Amino acid sequence: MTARIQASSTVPVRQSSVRAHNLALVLQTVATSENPISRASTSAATGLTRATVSALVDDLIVRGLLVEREPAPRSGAGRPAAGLALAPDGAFGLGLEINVDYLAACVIDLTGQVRHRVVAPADQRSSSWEETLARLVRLTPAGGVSGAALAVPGLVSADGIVRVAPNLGWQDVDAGRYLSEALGLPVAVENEANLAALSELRAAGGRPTFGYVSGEIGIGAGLVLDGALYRGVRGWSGEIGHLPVHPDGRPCRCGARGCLEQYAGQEALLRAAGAATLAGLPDDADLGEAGAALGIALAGVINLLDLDTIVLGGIYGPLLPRLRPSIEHELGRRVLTAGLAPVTLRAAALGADAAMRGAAESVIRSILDDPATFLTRTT
Amino acid sequence: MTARIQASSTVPVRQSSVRAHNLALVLQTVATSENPISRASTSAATGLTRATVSALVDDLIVRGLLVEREPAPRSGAGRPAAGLALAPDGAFGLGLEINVDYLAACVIDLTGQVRHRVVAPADQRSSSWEETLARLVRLTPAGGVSGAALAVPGLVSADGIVRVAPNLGWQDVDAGRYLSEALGLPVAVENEANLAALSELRAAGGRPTFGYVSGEIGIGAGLVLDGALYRGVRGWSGEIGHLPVHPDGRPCRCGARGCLEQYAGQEALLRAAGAATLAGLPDDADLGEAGAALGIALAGVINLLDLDTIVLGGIYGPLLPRLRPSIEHELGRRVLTAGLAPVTLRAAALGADAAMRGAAESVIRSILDDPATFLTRTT
DNA sequence: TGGATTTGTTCAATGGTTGAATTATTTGAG
DNA sequence: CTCAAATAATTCAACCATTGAACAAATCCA
Repeated sequence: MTARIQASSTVPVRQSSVRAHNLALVLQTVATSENPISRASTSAATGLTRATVSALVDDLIVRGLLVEREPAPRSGAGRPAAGLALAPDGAFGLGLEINVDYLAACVIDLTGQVRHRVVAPADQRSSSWEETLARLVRLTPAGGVSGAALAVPGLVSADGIVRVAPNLGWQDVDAGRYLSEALGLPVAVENEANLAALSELRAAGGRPTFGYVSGEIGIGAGLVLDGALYRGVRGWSGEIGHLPVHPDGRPCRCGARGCLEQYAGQEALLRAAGAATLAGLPDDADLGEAGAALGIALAGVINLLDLDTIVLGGIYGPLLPRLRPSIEHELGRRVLTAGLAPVTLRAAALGADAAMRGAAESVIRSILDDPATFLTRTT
Repeated sequence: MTARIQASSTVPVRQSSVRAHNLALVLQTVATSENPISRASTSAATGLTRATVSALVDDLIVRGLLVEREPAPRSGAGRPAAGLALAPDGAFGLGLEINVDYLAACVIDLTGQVRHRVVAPADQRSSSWEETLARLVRLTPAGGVSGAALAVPGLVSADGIVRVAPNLGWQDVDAGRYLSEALGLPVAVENEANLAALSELRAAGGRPTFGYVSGEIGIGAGLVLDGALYRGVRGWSGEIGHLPVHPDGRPCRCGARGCLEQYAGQEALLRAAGAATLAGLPDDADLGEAGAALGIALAGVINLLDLDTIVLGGIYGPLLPRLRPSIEHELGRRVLTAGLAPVTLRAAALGADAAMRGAAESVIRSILDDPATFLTRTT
């Protein structure tokens, strides 16, 4: 019994699809290997014959996605293996981020290394979206990348249009088209929490399923289910900030009452602690209310989705040690399966860069997932 | 931009996989067609050449999954098409259900027609699980089916073991193994709400994403995301009955407070209406509290998962007209995207048989999804 | 030095799809 | 009534990717 009853796709499969799939399989096997891996080990790991792996690897080397390296040292007899690794200069992904108080851009290479990074603090609330995007374009390095993705704090439709970004004052902005024309690149647009969740995929191995919760002015969540980002019907999943935690409680700017944001959002958290800024938060501040609200909301999420891991990012990352007791108290009470299996609560590996890094990584990921179309596109 | 960033699978693909995939593609194209469909139309619909479709169809006819029928009448010149349709006797799926107060079994054929149906009312709370399963086995018709699935009201692990079924008094029962040995069939075990959700898949077209909420003694949910049942990390997804809706509210038998079940479960609903049984529910009974609680919980689910459709089953199906106003009131207030796109609230197409039918259909579905392994398994 | 061992390549065979040509069957125009 | 046009289905050589076995390459160890 698999984790998912898979609906079969509706596209025909021909021989070239077989090659495309196996090309991706080999590339990802090399990519996820710690050390340089031999063709023979790749064959064993994938189930393809050595002959096939050799043919596919040759192609990937010629096209510049793989390079030969010194292999991991090995004892025993036999011809020494040639090590394979991702080519550091094989492709580059551009990650962009627009937030309330800064713009940011970074470039990562195929191996995930950050090659370039700029952050420009500036309040965007007073600018029009054209000004903001133009400023972002001036921030990006010239040429050489094969794709880009933009993280925005708002609702993004499946066609890449930013429907609403309340804190930016945006409505129905086709940021993807604007940037795509300005940069001469395909540009994907995505909610920041979704992309931040993707940045955690590398840290989680296997076929991961987890929820990423990002605490900022608002609270967003990215859901990675069975190893893939779940976006929802229209791309608006993860609006955890407006989960009702105290249905008759404080009024929220969304018009409802008792939304999580009113108890665990940055402003509520600071107000409860009597601090003006995060930096000014006293070490002994009482975060119990925020933690309890988070715990109530997360208990619902876990009961619904049967997640075993929650990753806390944004302002929650550094605050996790102080939030943990109250979150875990509520989870222990309210998660139906708490007695059967534990829930792991973890701080995000990346800090403020998570969304931007996730954006850049989504570009690289799309190449690793489907090298065949990447190669035909660029040649 | 697709609805899901797909993680590529880790298995190699060979020519035989191509055939397996295209076999499934052709079979499903025929299956989802309203009228008998010609080879030529199938070719156009799938993108495969007519030569390939003919070859695949021949195979499917010889192996008994397809039959030729009179085609849909057509005007104009040209050789008349031969109609293709699922073979009614091609395969049979056995659906089983254990619930607190009845046992049930049904057989459906490839086309989804019910060929056999038994329901045996009997309180299972006083029986051991061996007695219950033995009774269920005596209920099932002899032979002829190619697989079975069992619906149970409880938490089912990925390996098919019923970890907990509170209302049956079960704990760690390997019902799959017992039934598999008794019936000489592969038997899948699954939560009843999940299978009931599957039974709604036929009604929903395309690549549906919806939540199915089943009101019984407890409240369960089945999530169909991008056309596939989402089970969660361990198979325990959908425990919507224990979503906190009034965190400091009524104590729940799960140990927490304010769970949805305490406001919208069958018992709470009857108590609030002052009725002893569902049949005794007065027409003017006030269901506002239950509806509001459901609305609060569903608003959270929709904010989190961006669903555009909620299907209400179990006791909620017939009560939907009276629950709808209070549910929709809460959804309208609390769903962040309520102003951007509507949420459809629909009663389940099937009534009490939903879980059993969904179980039987899951067997048929697995054949339609992967005819190649079905055919190699039976020959 | 040579046998054992492991890596990587070569090549004919296999199996599945393709596309063009061919056959089959009907409608409609003259 | 006959024939051209149209549509459906089949046949067959060509193509393409993987396979498996044989072979070449490079190292270790006795």
